Amino acid sequence: MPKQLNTVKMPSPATPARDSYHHGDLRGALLRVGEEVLAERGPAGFSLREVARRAGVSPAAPAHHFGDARGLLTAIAAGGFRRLDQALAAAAEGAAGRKVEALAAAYLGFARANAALFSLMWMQDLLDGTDPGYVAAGRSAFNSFERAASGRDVPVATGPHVPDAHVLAAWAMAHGYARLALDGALAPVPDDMAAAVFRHLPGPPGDPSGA
Amino acid sequence: MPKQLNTVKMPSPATPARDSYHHGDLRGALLRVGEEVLAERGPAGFSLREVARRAGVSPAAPAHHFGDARGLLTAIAAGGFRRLDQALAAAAEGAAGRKVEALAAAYLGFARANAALFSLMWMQDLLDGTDPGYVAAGRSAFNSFERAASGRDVPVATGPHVPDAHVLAAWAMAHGYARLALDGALAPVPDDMAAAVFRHLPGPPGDPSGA
DNA sequence: TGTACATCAGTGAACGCGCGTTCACTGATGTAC
DNA sequence: TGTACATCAGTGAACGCGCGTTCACTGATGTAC
Repeated sequence: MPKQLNTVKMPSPATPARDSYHHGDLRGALLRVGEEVLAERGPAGFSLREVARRAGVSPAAPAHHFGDARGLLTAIAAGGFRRLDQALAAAAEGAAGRKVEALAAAYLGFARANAALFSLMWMQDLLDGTDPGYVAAGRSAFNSFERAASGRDVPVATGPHVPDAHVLAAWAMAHGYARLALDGALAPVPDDMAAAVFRHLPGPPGDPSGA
Repeated sequence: MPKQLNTVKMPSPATPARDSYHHGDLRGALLRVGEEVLAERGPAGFSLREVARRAGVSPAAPAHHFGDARGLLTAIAAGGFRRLDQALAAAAEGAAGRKVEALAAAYLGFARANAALFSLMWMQDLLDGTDPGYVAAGRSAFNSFERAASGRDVPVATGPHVPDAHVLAAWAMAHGYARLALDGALAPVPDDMAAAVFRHLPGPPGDPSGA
């Protein structure tokens, strides 16, 4: 059998056309597309090949920017912490009542709006937990929480730092409620119950708390 | 080249010798070994083939008992909830001070002692979340928590059931603290800090709580 | 202003991997008569 | 008590899959002179 005539090799339709050999902003594109893949497939279904595919690039290309899959995931997770940080800071600033309640609500809101990303942020086995950007972003987010929850001006920790028990208690409650909600364990609970639950958040010692 | 003489086919050394063609208690063995693999590799690294290998059985054997990987994981997760249930009930019974604090400590203790299992229990994407055994075990565990935390005799829910806000708040705090601890987010926090944090757990309305 | 060349950012084919599941099969068990 | 036979619990080879990563390579860029 003679070889078939070469069929024209069409770029996959999902592949965005590119005018030049170089991408231009592959790094940014990988972060964006990566988060998209993450949202669709979850941390477990995440695949570097799929990200490359959607970015219209060969499977080996991402290595130039992030080393390996872990590197990309770490960068995405760090971005998640930065956005959580912003959300917390904004909530604290705009809070009408008790700050800690506004904070928890914002925490839950972020988790709900970015479910897969929020999960990823805590999966240190998929990430490089020692990456400076990741570590700094996490510290900064917690610092925003701590400042607002304690009503004190706490410096961002650069080393080991043990927060007050009531701050940790508040963070734990917000975190736990968010995780239970994302994991579907709160199915029969109406959405607006969160506010009633968060009224039980502890305040600083001596502060009159709800409930 | 002539065929090599048959080399004697040794059973893999890890394969436990078996006297009969039938295993005897493969179902039980798969549950036990499955939990072992889970503990070593985590939910993401879990593999049915590895479980079969360690049980000394062909890769197709587990299907007779659990259908597929999801089936086995669901059964393991249900077992986890049953043990959590017992731990909570025991803690509530033996509690010296506030029951809710003992409950949270037991919750954290269970999570720490069974880290991978505890994670799996909430990963509904890996499980059959509608499996009756799984659902019942989860309900029962929550019921133990609710009874002790509320001080009331709550019937086990058979349908949708909305618990009191303070019970949900307590559960969320215990759950959140446990997850943060397992995820390594509480690295600089000493182990005995949990007790101080749990003093901020809410009690039933009107109840004098700590802090 | 022009040119040589180092460096960077991509390609695309290939690798080996372990996985879940399917398949036709066979050995063991236990039940009906 | 013996025997035929249905059912159950295993085997082990094979399948196809998508993955991460490696490799030698090439096109484009930008800098030194």
